[in-house]
Amino acid sequence: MGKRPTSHDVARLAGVSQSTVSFVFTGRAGISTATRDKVMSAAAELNYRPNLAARSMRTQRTGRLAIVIPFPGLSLGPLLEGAVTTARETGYMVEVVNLPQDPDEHAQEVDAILNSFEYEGVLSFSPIPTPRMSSAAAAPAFLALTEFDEEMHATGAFSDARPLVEMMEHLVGLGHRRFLHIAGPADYPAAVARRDAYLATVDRLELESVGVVGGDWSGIHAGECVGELPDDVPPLAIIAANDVLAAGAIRASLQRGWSVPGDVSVTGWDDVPLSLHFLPSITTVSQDRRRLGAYSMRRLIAAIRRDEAPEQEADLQQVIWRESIAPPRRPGA
Amino acid sequence: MGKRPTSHDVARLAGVSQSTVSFVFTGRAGISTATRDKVMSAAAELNYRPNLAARSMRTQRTGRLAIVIPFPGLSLGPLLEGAVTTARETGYMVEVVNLPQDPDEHAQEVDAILNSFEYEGVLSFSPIPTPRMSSAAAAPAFLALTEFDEEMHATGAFSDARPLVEMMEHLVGLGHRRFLHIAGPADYPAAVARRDAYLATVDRLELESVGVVGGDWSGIHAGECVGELPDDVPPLAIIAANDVLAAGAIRASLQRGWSVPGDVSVTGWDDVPLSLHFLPSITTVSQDRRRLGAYSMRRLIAAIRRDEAPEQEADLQQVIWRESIAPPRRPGA
DNA sequence: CGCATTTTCTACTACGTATTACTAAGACGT
DNA sequence: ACGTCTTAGTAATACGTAGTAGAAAATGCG
Repeated sequence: MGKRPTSHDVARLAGVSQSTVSFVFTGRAGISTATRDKVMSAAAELNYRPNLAARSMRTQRTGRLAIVIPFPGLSLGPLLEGAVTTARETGYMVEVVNLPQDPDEHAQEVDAILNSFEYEGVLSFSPIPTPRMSSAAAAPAFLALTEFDEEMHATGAFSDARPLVEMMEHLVGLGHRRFLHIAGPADYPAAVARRDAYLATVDRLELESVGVVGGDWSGIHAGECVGELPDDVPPLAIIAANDVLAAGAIRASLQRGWSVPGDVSVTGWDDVPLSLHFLPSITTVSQDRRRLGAYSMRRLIAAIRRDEAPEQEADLQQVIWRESIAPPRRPGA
Repeated sequence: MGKRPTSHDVARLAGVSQSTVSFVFTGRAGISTATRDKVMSAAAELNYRPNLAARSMRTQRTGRLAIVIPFPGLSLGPLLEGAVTTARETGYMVEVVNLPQDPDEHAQEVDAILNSFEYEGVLSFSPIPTPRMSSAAAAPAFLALTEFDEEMHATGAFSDARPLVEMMEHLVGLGHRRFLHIAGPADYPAAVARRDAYLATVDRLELESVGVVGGDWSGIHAGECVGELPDDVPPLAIIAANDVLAAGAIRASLQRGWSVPGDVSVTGWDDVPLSLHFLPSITTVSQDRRRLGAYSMRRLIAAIRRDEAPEQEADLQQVIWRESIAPPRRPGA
């Protein structure tokens, strides 16, 4: 196991000084093409890569970001892909950190990460709210999808509930007047945003709300809520906070003998793979998570560099119209 | 923005030498309790953390691992959680790397990572096969779920298709003799393992195989395959390589007027959240991805340290019996 | 008490890089 | 030819840690 080559080794082989090698690798001007080529081929021959630890010590920068998982119930893959690819392109490495569920431990760990001096920025996909920025001495940039949510609320990104309004208006256009919302947990900003949008729309369009039920991400519970409705409820439009809740609601409706979408229309959120194959297939909201991840990362990096925030991404969300909605069946028709 | 404290600062405040601080933080024996306390409280006061870049330069170790994503179609969250938590507990940091889909670029990037000297080990959740271990000079440990698959085949881990055999035997016990397999892509070791197990079981129990169809992860395509079956096929048991394929098959069966599970029994794989709420709910295989991630990581770390491989995890997979299977309906009964 | 042994702490150095200050060598105008 | 300006390269240094070799202090023992 031979020793790892250093810039000195490369310099010796290329017949130049170590400084010159360093200049070549950092791309400083004032190096002749001939010298650059000599250095590069010597580096290639030795399989040289700059030692990032040494570089980091010298530059006083780590070039490293952290991403906090999990966002339970969220498909992590595309989000990570987008974020990691963007970071790499910008020259950052991304570390993944997993935090405890318990809020106290969670806050404590976040604090430790922010104060570890290891990261220039932290991107949190966790729904747990922003930590107190304690010893804010040299605190890294911090961006949580949670805040992100709040900020983006009105402008079209992550938890923007506009598609929900779009779906409700469409249902009203079909003739629906009576709605039910199956909400997600109150500590998820996205769930809250959807609930608020539901209530606001009921109010604005003077609809009848049968209720706001649920409060977790359990499809079983969603089904139970539907099971407890009076027999004479339909026609009804159920706005579920995600596809799992929608699926539970559809199943419970069918089991009660209500037809979907005949008696009951249902909408979900997330466009999980199975929602297309449900019978009826579920009308839902698709999010471009890859682009969302990339955008979040661009935003974080801009914050680190004190650049202005990148331009807003449009069309990150889109309603996917499927079989689970239809005009309400007139009673007795 | 004050400067980051160093071990020298701590030493000065504690009234000891820098070496002593270093000894305290690396846990070397031969430090009196009184001194240790002095150092620790000085460190706490200054909010000191060892500079990992400097440590890394000194120790010639990075303490850093890489995880290669994606494993498309796989729920990444729990897998990552398990792996990252385990690595952290063992003192490693985990970096996430996203690689191009194109096989050539992919191989090239993997090569770059293995030769970057940045990682002591690399864990790949990507289905793309092991790269050529090119300049194997000081190559880090490398563990791909792909190889993992092959090795574990007979012993119960990731792609072990034993649950598939269990489901088939159960269906035979219910009276089924006629089977269909909807396979996944041939470049997924797990998909291949399931197909092989299907064929072997058909052979061993002298069953009738209507065919092996599919070849991707598309539920639409799975449905089309079911749609092309002759009218007189049922009773039939469909073994799908995952839940999406199973869902497509169930939907297509229902649309043909075949009852599920009356005329057609269907099994899936993965236990995705919606499979429980399907009507009928889908009999499937649940994997403990969190434990699998943790186990993979333990294995990687053992390889790095040249320890013996950790003990085999049992019960990483479990059949979840649901409504989508039943005894075959006697024709005309 | 005096010597040997153990315990506890310190001085010093190397790790590999980026960068500052500097030098040598051409290029140029007069 | 002379000084000036530009270009291309070099020497030297500091970053913060872990660990080696050794000094000093404490302890044990006859």
